[in-house]
Amino acid sequence: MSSRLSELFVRTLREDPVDAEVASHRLLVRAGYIRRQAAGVFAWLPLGLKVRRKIEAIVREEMANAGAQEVHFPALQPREPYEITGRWEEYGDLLFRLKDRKDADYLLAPTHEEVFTLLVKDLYSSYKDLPLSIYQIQDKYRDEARPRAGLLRGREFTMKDAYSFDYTDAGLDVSYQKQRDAYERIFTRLGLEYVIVQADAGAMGGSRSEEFLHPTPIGEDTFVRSAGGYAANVEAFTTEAPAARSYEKLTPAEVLSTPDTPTIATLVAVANEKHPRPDGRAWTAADTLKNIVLGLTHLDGTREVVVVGLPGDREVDMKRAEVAFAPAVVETATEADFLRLEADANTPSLVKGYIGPWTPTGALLGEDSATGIRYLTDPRVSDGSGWITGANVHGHHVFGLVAGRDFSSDGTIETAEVLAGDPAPDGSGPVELARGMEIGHVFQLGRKYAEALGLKVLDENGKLVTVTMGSYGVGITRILAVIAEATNDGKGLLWPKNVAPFDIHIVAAGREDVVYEVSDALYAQLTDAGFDVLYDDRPKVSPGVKFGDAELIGVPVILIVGRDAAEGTIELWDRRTGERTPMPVANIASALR
RNA sequence: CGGGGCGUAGCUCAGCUUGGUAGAGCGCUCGGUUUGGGACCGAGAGGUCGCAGGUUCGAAUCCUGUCGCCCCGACCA
Repeated sequence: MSSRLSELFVRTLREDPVDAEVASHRLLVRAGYIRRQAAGVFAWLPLGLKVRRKIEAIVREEMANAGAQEVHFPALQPREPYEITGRWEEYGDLLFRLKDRKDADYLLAPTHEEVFTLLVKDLYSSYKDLPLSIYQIQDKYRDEARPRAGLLRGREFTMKDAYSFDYTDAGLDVSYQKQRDAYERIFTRLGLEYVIVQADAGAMGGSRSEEFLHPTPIGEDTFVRSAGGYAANVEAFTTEAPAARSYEKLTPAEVLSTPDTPTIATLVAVANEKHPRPDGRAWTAADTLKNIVLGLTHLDGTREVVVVGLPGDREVDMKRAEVAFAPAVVETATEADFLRLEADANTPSLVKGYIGPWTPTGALLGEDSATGIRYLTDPRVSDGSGWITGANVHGHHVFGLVAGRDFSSDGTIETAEVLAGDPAPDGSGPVELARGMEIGHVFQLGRKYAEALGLKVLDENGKLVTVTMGSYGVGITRILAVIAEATNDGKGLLWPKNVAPFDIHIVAAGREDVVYEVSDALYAQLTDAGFDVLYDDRPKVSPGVKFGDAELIGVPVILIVGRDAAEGTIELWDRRTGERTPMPVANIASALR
């Protein structure tokens, strides 16, 4: 719908809104696309809505291509379905809960797996009805602890969520692949750079999960990628264990005095000074085995203290630890944990700063050791590897302690941080670390929800089988912000053609009647030709203001009708390149096609 | 949820230290002059100074509480 700027419901701001930090937020507010209602909640003005609709249209087309049918669920949902799957509790403070007049519990849905599953259960009961893929474009509500960056993390956001239903694992693979392909087409059409990373699926009980990340410095996720094509979330990154080595030529372990070395840095310095390596190479942090005490809270509420051993040049990455120990909640051991250990007469107290798995009289860490404390090690602590580690005596470390010979662990675990240069597990070379914003997520849910909610169908043999599901999300409003983030320049927004709020922005620059006569005619002509035109017809606004607004609003094609209008010449202004080309007004419509 | 910062006109901000009739620029309205990079002159409209208590003759200003917002971190799409 072509519009005259003098009538369009919009007001551009000359200055940046003070509460907007990132470019997309700043510019969308300044250019009059959105207005803030509350933290993480936005109203949409005509310009913003038009862009949104265009993104939605592309998503709808590709959903149709993937064979998914559109449905629509209310955002307002009763408690029961979410109670059955445990998410009424699980979601905690993230859930917007409310009560009706009869005091019954409701929520504003943060996601719709439950009700989609129930609807299919309601209608279908035969394998012949499957596979089925259905989706909606609906607002989601999550009471985020910290909404931020405008549309990028709101408490109300619009999401396309699709769900697939199959009765075989192979069928799920096919449905999953169709959605995955659709996502690739969507992001390609939107001109959004993306990488597909393996995501951790374990905690949710699913089997396969990939995230579409748009690389950007303001991204919230850290991911790793190799030149050879490997990409993964840091949580999903796995470390290859070095091959086991023979102990035969290794010297026996030796306890040495290392006064005042409670940290890895001090230890390395003292080791090099007092106990240099016989081969002349200097000790490094990677030669040390750091033992970190963690406190786990298990699902049943019990508290467990565990120790993880990892090379001293790496920190524990708590996100990775969280995944590795899921579903237990992980934190570094608290003062209370240490006090409890000290109070227990059966556990020799651990010497903070000098903790290690070994003592001359036997193992100190491990389920079968004197303490019984579970001891898990990094994959790099492979059989035959030698370490400097705590001797459980203040001011002393043991040198040349060999895994497999002198100590063993209760298993390996991935808690160490991933560093740039680490080898990709698929052998495709060293990885680099990058920041990304999640713009899509495809997920094989498996039978978790179908089981919980009793979605079964009869198979070919007349046997009841539980349906297997996938869920596939794309954040519509987030994508809009990510596009704005990726395409703006210092002067304003700069939309790709297929999502720009208008096809053409006409600027009437000048006060002579002829300027407006030519502009009016052009506006009518282009609209008739099927273009969606924004016409800056404001009579008393100076050209400078109009140019500035045109740049701010970001329609890619701008036509300036000005000083040469009387001669039938206008200018074609390419918003992206800034280039202005004089053109005869007569055949402009065909030139733009 | 931890740390930091901020709430005064539609927007960006000053005033608060040292209590005394609420200000500027932009935007908006009217009149006039301007019109190729955010023009000018004149006249206007617009604010319970986030909210609630308190201190005081008197509070935007001091005190207490509370709500909201932004940023960093933790967490999450």
